[in-house]
Amino acid sequence: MRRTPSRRSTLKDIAEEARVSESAVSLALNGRPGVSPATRQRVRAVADRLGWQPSAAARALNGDSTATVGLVLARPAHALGAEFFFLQLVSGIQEALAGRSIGLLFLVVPDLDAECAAYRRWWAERRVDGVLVVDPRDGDPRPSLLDELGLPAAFVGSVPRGEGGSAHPGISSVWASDTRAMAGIVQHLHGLGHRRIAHIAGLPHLAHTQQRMRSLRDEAERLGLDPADVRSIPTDYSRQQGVDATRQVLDTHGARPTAIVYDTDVLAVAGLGVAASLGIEVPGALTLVAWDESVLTGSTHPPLSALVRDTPAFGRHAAEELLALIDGGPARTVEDETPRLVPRGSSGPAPADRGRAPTGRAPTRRAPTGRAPTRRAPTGRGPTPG
Amino acid sequence: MRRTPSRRSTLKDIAEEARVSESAVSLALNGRPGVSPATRQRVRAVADRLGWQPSAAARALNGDSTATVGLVLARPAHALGAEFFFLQLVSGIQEALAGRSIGLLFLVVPDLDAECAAYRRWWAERRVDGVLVVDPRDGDPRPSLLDELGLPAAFVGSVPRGEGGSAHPGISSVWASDTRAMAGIVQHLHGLGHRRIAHIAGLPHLAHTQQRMRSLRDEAERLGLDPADVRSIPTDYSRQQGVDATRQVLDTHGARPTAIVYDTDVLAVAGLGVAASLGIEVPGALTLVAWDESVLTGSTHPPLSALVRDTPAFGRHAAEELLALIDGGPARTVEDETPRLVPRGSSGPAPADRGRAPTGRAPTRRAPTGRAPTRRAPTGRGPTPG
DNA sequence: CTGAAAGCGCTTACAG
DNA sequence: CTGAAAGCGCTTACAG
Repeated sequence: MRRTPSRRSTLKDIAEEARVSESAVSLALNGRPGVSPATRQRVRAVADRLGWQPSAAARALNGDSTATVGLVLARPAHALGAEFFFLQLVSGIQEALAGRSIGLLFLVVPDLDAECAAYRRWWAERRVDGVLVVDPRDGDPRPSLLDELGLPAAFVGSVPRGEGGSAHPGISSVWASDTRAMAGIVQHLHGLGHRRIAHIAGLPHLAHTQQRMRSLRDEAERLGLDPADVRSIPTDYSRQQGVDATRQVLDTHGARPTAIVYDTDVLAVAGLGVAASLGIEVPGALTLVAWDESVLTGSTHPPLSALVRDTPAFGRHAAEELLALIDGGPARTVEDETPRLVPRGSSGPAPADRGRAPTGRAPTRRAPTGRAPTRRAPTGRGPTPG
Repeated sequence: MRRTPSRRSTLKDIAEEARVSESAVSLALNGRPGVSPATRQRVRAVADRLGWQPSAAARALNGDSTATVGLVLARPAHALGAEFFFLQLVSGIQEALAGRSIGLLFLVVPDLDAECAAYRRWWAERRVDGVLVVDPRDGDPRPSLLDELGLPAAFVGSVPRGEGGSAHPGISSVWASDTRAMAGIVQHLHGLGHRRIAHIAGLPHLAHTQQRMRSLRDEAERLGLDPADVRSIPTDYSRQQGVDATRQVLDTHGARPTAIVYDTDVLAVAGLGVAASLGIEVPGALTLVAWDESVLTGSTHPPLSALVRDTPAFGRHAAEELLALIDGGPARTVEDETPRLVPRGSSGPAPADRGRAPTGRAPTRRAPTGRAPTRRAPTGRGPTPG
């Protein structure tokens, strides 16, 4: 059943046509010394005419590069929060790879174990020259594994330290400061008069989730906010948990937060839906901020104030670091731009504080708000469906 | 600078350990006849102990499979409309590939020419066993190219016919009926009393865009609608063009449509924003339908009525057809489920028709509506920013 | 049932 | 500057 494909030409074909040895052809085509300019030119011409391209397999078998880098996305079916971010990242990675005709071997697996197994397999099969690693996490087993395999790797995000804070010599990373980004948000909100801030966070074991939670606490403390008025609630990035967590912080018996920071666009949009269904005006009664701007954050009413960064560039930089490492360069840790908060429509001054006394702890009675919390949105529809 | 990686074991290592020849090891490990059960078992045990995996390069060099399939996404920077669809598709493709340890070589390029160049290069470099092709288009050069190269291919969507309607013997396809899906929408809207329907479509050269436009016309004619009351407006899938096209159809001097069908979630959300900014109630005064349900269509207020299908399954089926073709099976054309309309909140009965006489053409004066078209949304904010 | 040999398409020392 | 040879890790006829 198999069709006979057009015949591919090989070094041998070129050697015969150009009437030189195969090795001369190899040297000529690879721009290495050992052939006369005249021969080189003649060989090049023949190769072009035959449409020759080096066999990736043959090259790889010689221990040369496979001209392929790998990227594994461990993505449980329910955690779809990072799609926009991810496709933009890949798009940037491709920009860096395209110039050197390097392919991206892409794999989606359900969990971290499968991801590690994939690295082992790719290494044993000699399928990739190196890998790009996303979602650094607490106690991350991947840096040690990749070092052990000798597989060059570039982390998108800081490389988690091993035991004893040991660095990993064969691993580069490109990172952006979640700490400073969160501190910037807190300062901005504080400047607008907000004193009670909630943070609907992502998966708790991811390094950047922890950095954001810690930064929120630290910055709030530095600004003199009451620790009880600042809280992070982790989620699995699903819309449903975004809804639940938002409801939880808004439905509190103590003083309600006047601002909520969301770790993704999906969570923030879910939160906006909850606010609408509770009749809480945004930004009049509640300020919302989303971590990554996207088509989602720009499509709501009001559009969501969001952290902006050049995600394709982030991916491009990571890929460039990986290629440099594969080429034999030293492992590097490079800081990328810190995401900056761009106010759109969902953030504003804190509402007059009727929920608590000017000093001391908040009263435990329910905080009255401008609109009754149980009032439904104008359409009479319920909250965002999960 | 290069680190010394852990040593990979080879057939030779196994042969020495098991004290048999390399060829015996090869036969044993590949489950082929020619070795005794005892030898086979011993060889297997040694291979497992050494953590042996076949070298992808060596296998490929033998003319065997590369255990890789390719997927190229020609994606101009401004056409980001299909992201959710695409990641779901890839996720489904991976499900089919994972079971057989086949990798997905993934490439993002700016345009069709670059895509074709990529196929040629992959073929010449013997990098993939076959390719998955998305976005069939009018006058598509890819079927002929892939046939010429003898590169097995599976289209996601119908394969466009060549000149003279010739089929392509080496190409499979998995398709869903855009024609019937659109007809279903039109019937649904007609049943709700809608008589003026607009269609904000995607890129006009894509085959499915044309099928949807044609189906809209045909079904409207079949139902006796006035052709002048039914129109499709192509876009580049960008939010901005979604806004512009929506404004254009709503701001008409003739009778305004009472229902708009959008080819993607992004376009539909943009359209909902325009309606809000014009003070047009959805679904009271205007019904909106989006082609593919997503986290976007579920996050708006009201949530958007949308076409639902199992996109991961669609991708999985396409990948399965490709693998069957690579294995030497016949090319097949398989129809997948037709997307079905699931009403959420953005669709409802057509408003009482005050815009035109019961018979004959619509008057050319501006159609009065329940709310003045220039009235702003309650927040006083403008339309969705572009 | 098993081993020795040739070959896939390339690269790389090593002689001339 | 150029050719003949060996080898990368595997598979596949072909003899024994």
